[in-house]
Amino acid sequence: MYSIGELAKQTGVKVPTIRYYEQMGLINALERTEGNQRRYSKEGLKRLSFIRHSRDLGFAIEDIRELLQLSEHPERPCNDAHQIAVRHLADTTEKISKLKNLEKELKRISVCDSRSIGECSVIETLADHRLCVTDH
Amino acid sequence: MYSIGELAKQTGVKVPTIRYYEQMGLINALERTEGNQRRYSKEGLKRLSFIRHSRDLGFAIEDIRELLQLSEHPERPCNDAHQIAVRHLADTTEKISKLKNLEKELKRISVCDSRSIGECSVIETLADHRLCVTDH
DNA sequence: TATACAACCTCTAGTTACTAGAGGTTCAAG
DNA sequence: CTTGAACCTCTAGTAACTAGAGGTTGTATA
Repeated sequence: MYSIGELAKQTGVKVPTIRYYEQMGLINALERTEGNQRRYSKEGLKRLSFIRHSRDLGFAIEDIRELLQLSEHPERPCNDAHQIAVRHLADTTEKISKLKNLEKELKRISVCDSRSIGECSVIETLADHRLCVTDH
Repeated sequence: MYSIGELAKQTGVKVPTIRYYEQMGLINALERTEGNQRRYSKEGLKRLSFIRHSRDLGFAIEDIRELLQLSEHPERPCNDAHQIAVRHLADTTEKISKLKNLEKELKRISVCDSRSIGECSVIETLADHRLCVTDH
């Protein structure tokens, strides 16, 4: 049996975050002590690790809820799990491409050798979209 | 004089968002009609374009607030503006690098030729961090 | 066994940048 | 003068937590 603090230490998930996950219906303590404190089993630890890892990979809570459900049915086809992962991958790839556009533009305007705001390329560019190279 | 709707059309910023920017102290209508509707000058249009463009480039509202203030003092040194841009560029670059790590891992686990959850690489990897190649 | 105190509990509110909706008013064209 | 699109304010919801208040419990040590 683990207290919430031990679970936190083992997984790297902060205590209030574990409580938050409970509120979101991702995890539940196996039982409570007489004094109402949460006690988790090894299963709980595994489940929280799963959640942690999924969050680290950027999956949304809603996705994780589904993935957890799926993981409880090893015999079912894995199309759904697969689909969630592929969709998330696509989102990630798109985010990267957008950020790269931004980065390019920011690099360009950040090189400013002027001394005053009046001729600063940062301010000038922000004031006039036509000075941009990429679209965003 | 422009109504809030015209401003929205010209800049591509939605009407409720303009009101939100006003609440955040980024922009103010030049005046109100007798019936309390906002009326903007050409200056207001320019200011909103500046805001829009800054947001498109991913600057935070707080940054934009500062940049707007700076842009009102053309004679001052542009160190501050420059610094804001460089910091944002660094943030963006870091975000990209993190997302690329995720992307790599997601690509790897998304290739799953299994038929059941029990041996699905997506679920397996999420359950066990040791199966990961990159750290995240 | 008494006590101290770290760890636990619940609940509310704040973060970011909007968006949605309710319920009501004004502007301008016909 | 009527009608309806556009406007107004205010509240609440979004995602995934984090912070803090105010109070209780578990456990190591004296």
